[in-house]
Amino acid sequence: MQDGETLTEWPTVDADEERPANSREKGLNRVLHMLEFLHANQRAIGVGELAKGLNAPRSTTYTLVRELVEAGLLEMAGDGNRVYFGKKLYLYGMAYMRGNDLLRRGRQEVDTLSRETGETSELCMLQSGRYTIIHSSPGARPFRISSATGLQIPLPWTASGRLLLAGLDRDRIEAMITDDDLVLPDGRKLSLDDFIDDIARARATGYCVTSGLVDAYTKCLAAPVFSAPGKVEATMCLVVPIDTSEERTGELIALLRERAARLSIS
Amino acid sequence: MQDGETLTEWPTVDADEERPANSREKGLNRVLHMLEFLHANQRAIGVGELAKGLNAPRSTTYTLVRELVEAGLLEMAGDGNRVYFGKKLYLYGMAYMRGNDLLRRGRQEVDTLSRETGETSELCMLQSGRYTIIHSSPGARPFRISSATGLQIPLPWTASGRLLLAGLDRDRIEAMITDDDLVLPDGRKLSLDDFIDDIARARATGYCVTSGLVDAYTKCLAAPVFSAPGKVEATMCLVVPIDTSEERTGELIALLRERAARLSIS
DNA sequence: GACGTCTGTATGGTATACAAGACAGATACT
DNA sequence: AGTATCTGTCTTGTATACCATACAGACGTC
Repeated sequence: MQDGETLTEWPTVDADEERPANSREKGLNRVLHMLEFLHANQRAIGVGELAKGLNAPRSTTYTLVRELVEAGLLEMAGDGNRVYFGKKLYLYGMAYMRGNDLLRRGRQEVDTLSRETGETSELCMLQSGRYTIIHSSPGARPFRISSATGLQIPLPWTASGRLLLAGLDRDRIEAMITDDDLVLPDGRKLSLDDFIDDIARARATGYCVTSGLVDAYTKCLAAPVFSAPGKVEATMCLVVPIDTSEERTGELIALLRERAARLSIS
Repeated sequence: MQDGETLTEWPTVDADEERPANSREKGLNRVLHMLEFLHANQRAIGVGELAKGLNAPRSTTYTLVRELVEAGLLEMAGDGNRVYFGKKLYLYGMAYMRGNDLLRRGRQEVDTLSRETGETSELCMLQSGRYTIIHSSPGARPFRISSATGLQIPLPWTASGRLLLAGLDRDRIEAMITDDDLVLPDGRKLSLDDFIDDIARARATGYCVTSGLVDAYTKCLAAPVFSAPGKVEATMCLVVPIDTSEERTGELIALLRERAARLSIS
């Protein structure tokens, strides 16, 4: 989703997608796109705007929105014309959290870690092939890097991304990375080979540090959380100023690895 | 949902539901039922069992589940055959919370209140015509009343229920209450008139106390949170032992009302 | 007043998503 | 071995969900 997605032409999809012209679309798919759209925009959106944004017929959009509002998955927002996520989704989300040991404990560890260190700490996972911040706890620093939960970032931009792909073979990795993903925010382009080397190294050392990738002022320390031997289920990471001393960085990495290990095994 | 819901016969629906035999059902509706079913059961469920539980065709259920898993709304659970809520729902739920001042601040107030008083505290709202525990923070007592977030209870069983219906006229109230709702867990039956009187009284006094309704050992103190003058958007409540002294009860009510008032206005 | 752009609703035709059923494989019990 | 009950996949017909289109009302702006 991320980008505007015009739909008149399909740019680059998972591969085996077939789109017979702009034929009819299942209601369920429309709904899934609506949810993604709302998530991407992070605000209530009018029905008309929704239809336009998804390139969906207005009439269909109206009926689907009505059904979702009745079901409680969406709610009419303040001014009575826009919609956003509803209470039901909140309840389902809480149910997911309760049923998920790793997430529940991970959130606590992240909160604790950021309180203890004063740095921004995050719990990250792969979510449908993308790097996703599942929970983040801001540090005490004046410049807090605001990173909303659910934010998705190309895997090569992050230390966590390297760890999350450890254990996958080259083909799998290539399938998940597009060329765009390898272009950093400042315009530099990573080579795929370098990235894959990084992954192997991260896998071997059991942690990963990247400096100045997403922005020029921070470095990112990450450690893997295993759900089974060799299988990286999530990462914990710390975002610290790029000029953090070698010594303190080392201490933080040690702490991070210890906490991540605690979460492992499940 | 709540009960098993066999579906072969429709018991009591919103009224104007028309079910032309057991005709085809929209995929979206099937999905909505699936989510409700998972929420009611609070555990991962096999696809076959899901189909049976919803009285849905197996083939349809398989395809819908596959689509939802691909979309990330559901996830395959551990043993690889069962499904439960997925990360996407968690992310959407968090987005809902971020976008909802009342919920965000309400959660904090509830947590604070239960920490300060040692009693179980809850934030409650109407959710598609049902009383719903949106957030709860267990108290320090040995017998903690476990009440999962998302739990739905008939409105007449609770103090919050009386407040949530304040401001609605009699017709509206009657429409929301079924005869079953008036039967308490211990078998006693409330009269609708008494219940409506209670609502009026709660509205007038600005708080509500019920004793021994849901169970014989607790009483429930509730105070309204207003989103606009006269419009009750939510309630905060405390669940305390039924033999709590008059004096302490009074103090708690005062505290509760103060905190609920803080949340109001939005 | 005439025009444009929104909003929300109602309608009918048709592409297709749902349902039924058959299928093969796995597991279990007798 | 045989029977029973799971599982997941595939195919085929048809009821219907989607879509295009039209409509009425509420806003503006010129």
